[in-house]
This record gives sequence, C-alpha cells and structure tokens, in this order.
Amino acid sequence: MPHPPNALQLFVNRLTLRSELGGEEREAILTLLDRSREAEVRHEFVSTEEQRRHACLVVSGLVARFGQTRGGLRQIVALHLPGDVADLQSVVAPTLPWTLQALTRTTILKVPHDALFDLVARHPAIGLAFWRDGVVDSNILAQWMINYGRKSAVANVAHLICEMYIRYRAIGRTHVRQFSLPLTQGQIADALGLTAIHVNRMLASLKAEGVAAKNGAIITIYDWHRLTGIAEFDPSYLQVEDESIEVS
Amino acid sequence: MPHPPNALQLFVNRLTLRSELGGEEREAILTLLDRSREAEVRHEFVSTEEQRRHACLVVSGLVARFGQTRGGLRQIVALHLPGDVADLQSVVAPTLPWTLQALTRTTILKVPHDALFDLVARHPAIGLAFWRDGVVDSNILAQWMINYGRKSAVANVAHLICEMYIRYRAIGRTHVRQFSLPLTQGQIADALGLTAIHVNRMLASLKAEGVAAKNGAIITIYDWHRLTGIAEFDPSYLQVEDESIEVS
DNA sequence: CGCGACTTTGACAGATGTCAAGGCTTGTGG
DNA sequence: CCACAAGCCTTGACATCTGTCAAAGTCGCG
Repeated sequence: MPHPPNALQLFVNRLTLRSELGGEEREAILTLLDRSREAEVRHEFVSTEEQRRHACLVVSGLVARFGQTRGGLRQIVALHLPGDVADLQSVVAPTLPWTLQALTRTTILKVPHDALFDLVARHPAIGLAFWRDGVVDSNILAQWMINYGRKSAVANVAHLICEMYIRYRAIGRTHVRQFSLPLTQGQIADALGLTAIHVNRMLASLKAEGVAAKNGAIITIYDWHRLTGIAEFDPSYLQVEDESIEVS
Repeated sequence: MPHPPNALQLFVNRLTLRSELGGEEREAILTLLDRSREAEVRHEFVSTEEQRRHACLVVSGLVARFGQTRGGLRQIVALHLPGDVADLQSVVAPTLPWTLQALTRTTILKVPHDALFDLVARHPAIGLAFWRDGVVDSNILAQWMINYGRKSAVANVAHLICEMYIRYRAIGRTHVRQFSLPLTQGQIADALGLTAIHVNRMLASLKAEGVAAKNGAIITIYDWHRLTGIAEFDPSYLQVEDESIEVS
C-alpha cells in the first residue's frame, strides 16, 4: 500500500484532529522530512533505558509500547497507529522504562529530537499541540485503568475493539462494519492484562452472542450497540468528533 | 500547619525536580499568585465534563482524580500531593471525563488558564516543563497498569506504599521509616482496582510478615528491602533522583 | 456518650489463571 | 505442488485468587 509522498502528513492529520494549526505551522511540520529517515522495523526496535535521539513516527503498521515486570511478564501500555508518534514524550524525557515493538510489518520515520525542539521553539502553538497529544494518550491509559480495575474480561475485550475501531476510523482505515486489527490473541492479552486463553474464551463468547468476531486480523462488528453496551464504551476520552459513530 | 508565603513555590519545586528553570522563569511562575485564588475544598470539587477555567494546584492535603464506569464503580487514576497541579492537562484539554476529589482536608490554589497560557507563550521553557510534568504523571499511570495487569494484589498494595513513600520524600514529607498517607482502605481499593476487604487482607498480611503496617494515616515501613521485593518496585519511572532510597 | 464511618473476620462463590493436549494456518523449501 | 514446521488458536479439567455477603468490633468526631 503506497503511503502519501510525505509521511509527516499523517502526523499533521493526527494533530489537527484536536489542535488548530495554521498553514505556516503545518508547513513547518512537513519540512521535518528533510531531517528524518524512514526505516522498516521488526520486533523490538527501541529498548529500555536507551537514550533516545529521535522520535518514531509510525508510517504504516502497528507499534506497541511495552512495560515489564521483573519476572519478565509483559504488559502493553499503549498501541500506536499510523500517524502517531510512538514516543513523542521522549523529546522531553529521553530515558523511559518502556520498549517499543512492531506488531506487524511496520515502517517508521525517525525524527531527530533537535528538529522537534527547533520546531517547538519557533512555533509555540506546535508545542501546545504536542502537549495536548500527550494528554490524549494519557487519557487512553487512564481509561484502560478504569477498565482493568472495574470491569470484567469480556468488557475489556469489547472495549479494546470499540476503541480501536474509533481510532482507525479517525484515520480513515475502516470499512463498513469491519477493520483490520493485526493483534494476536496473545498480544491482546498483553494489552488487557489477561491470558491468551482467556482472551480466546471472551472472543468466542462475543462471537457466539453475535456481537463481534475476529477472523485473522479482520474484526467484524455485527452489533455495535450491544458491543458498546458490553464494553460500557463512551468515546469522549478519545477526543475525536463522533459524527455518527453508529456503524451501519 | 502554615504553608509557605507563596504556595506556588511548591509548584516550582515540583517542576525543578525534573526540569531546569532559570531564575527569571521561576519568578514568573511565582507571580501567578496575583491572579490566583486559594480555596479550601472537600469531597468532589471538580466534576465531569465541566468546562474548566482554572487549574488546581494542591497546596496541602491529598487530591484524587476519579474515573467511573456507567455502573457507578469508581476508580482512582491519579493521586496528587502538595505541589502537584491536579489538572494541568486542562490547560490544553479543558473538558476531561474525570472528577477531582479531596481525600482529606485540602487547600488548593486556583490558577486561571489565561495566566498559564501567557506564561507559556512568554517562556517556552516553562511550556516544556509543563509537558514533561505531564509525562511523569503519564508514566505513573503506565506503571499502575503494569501492576494491575501483571501483579498480585499484595504486590499492588506494596507498590502503592513504595511509590507514595518516594513521592512524599521528594517533597520532604517523610520521617525515618514513616509517612502519613491519609487514604482509607476503601480509597486504596479504588486506586488499585480491588475491594476494601481484600485491601484489608493484604495490609494484614504485610503487617504479619513484618514488612510494613498502616495505623490510621501513618504508614510504617519495617523492611524496605522486602517491601520493594514484594512490590517489584523500581523507582525509575518516577524520574526522581534516588540518592539513597534505602530507608534506614 | 453515641453515632457513623472505617476496619476486621469468616464462609462461600465465581472469575480468571494454569496446565496439557490437539487442531489449524501460514509460510517456506524441496 | 506437496510436506513440514512454527506459531497460533481451541478446548477441557482443575486450581487459586479475589469478590460477595454478613456480622461484629473499633475509632473518631460531634
């Protein structure tokens, strides 16, 4: 799938979902391309505690931010779609205890911190947009915590499907009642703090109920209303305009 | 307890834990006082979806950020100590689906968004410091998620004690092996996604093991080493210099 | 002194994890 | 085009952690 001539357009799109940027500012972001380098990545491509010099813009594919316990148990703390900068925080906090891992064939654009610093210094509105962007990620995290702490496993699986559907829709990557979510059941388990086996059981139950199903990477939503009901899903935390979220 | 003449000094202290600020910038933050108003708050003092015009700096006491499910189950997604601005994000995202609640007698300073905007526009370094501050909060959230998803209930209780000990120590509010944590067992449960009853059992077991105990608001740590072991606690995510974290 | 909120304890239930085994898909190389 | 291997999915039996319900004890504030 050919991506747009300037991968940074994806990033501009994400920012302008929530922030107003003038034409001059958008241009400035696009010129980052000259100082960036595209790369195809597999598996873990940024490891713990490593001092960062670039931020990683996801161009295509899917990236997960992992934390882990001493025992080596892994937990996904964020999922990043095309257009997200998976470690924008690294600009202000260059050592972070998380790793970044590609979950499918993934292309990223490495944008040097220097360049981002210059940009923010010259355009304060961009600095605010970056900050706001981080707040959205932080909201997602908080919402996940509520789910973990206070909802059942089915609700969590359903909620992840809802969230991902809305996020993919915001970047125009959904079909009528379908979208592609290239996560294995094991990876879903790592995101939800469950076991792969239990995720399997919950997916099976959603399918048996005729609510939604996952076939390979393809998620099909049969009944959005019941799905959001099970998930207790309220999209406001994503801060995306929800013009007619109804699926069909 | 009389607090310092200028409550904003607490905020400057928090920021300078992680960001370098020049004297001029520190001064500028302190002058926010002229445009702010102090208030004593009880219970829920900022509610969901309410459009914010000020940010709330905690001067004394303890503030929790709550999320809730449709069913009304509550979940604490952040705890804010004196010196924290409990909703600094509201500056860039004025409607958020969380509420703020005072957990003890608490004094806050209401700082108008306008004033903060002016400040950031005039001092880009302060904007970066705010952003960085948000990243730390977000790290705490991510760490909590790892705990929820992948650790046992005892580990979670122990981890909360460790984290709060370090955070209180960073603002100089700890004694040798003791500090004050004015949370009820029910509130701890809301923070950890457990039940009050189970929190009680876990605290009892930590006490029986001679690791740590909670008596009223006072937490006493008998064995920091074993406590961090149980919690699998690694303070790096808090981004506080850990000069000799050993307790005694 | 007395009430209300918080803590403590016990018995029991249910959700989720663990272990084990077998089937399916997909990609690779002959 | 086929066969194989590796990873992924599916299923079942069982264990365990945490939640639920109920009741009594304790603490602190008015």
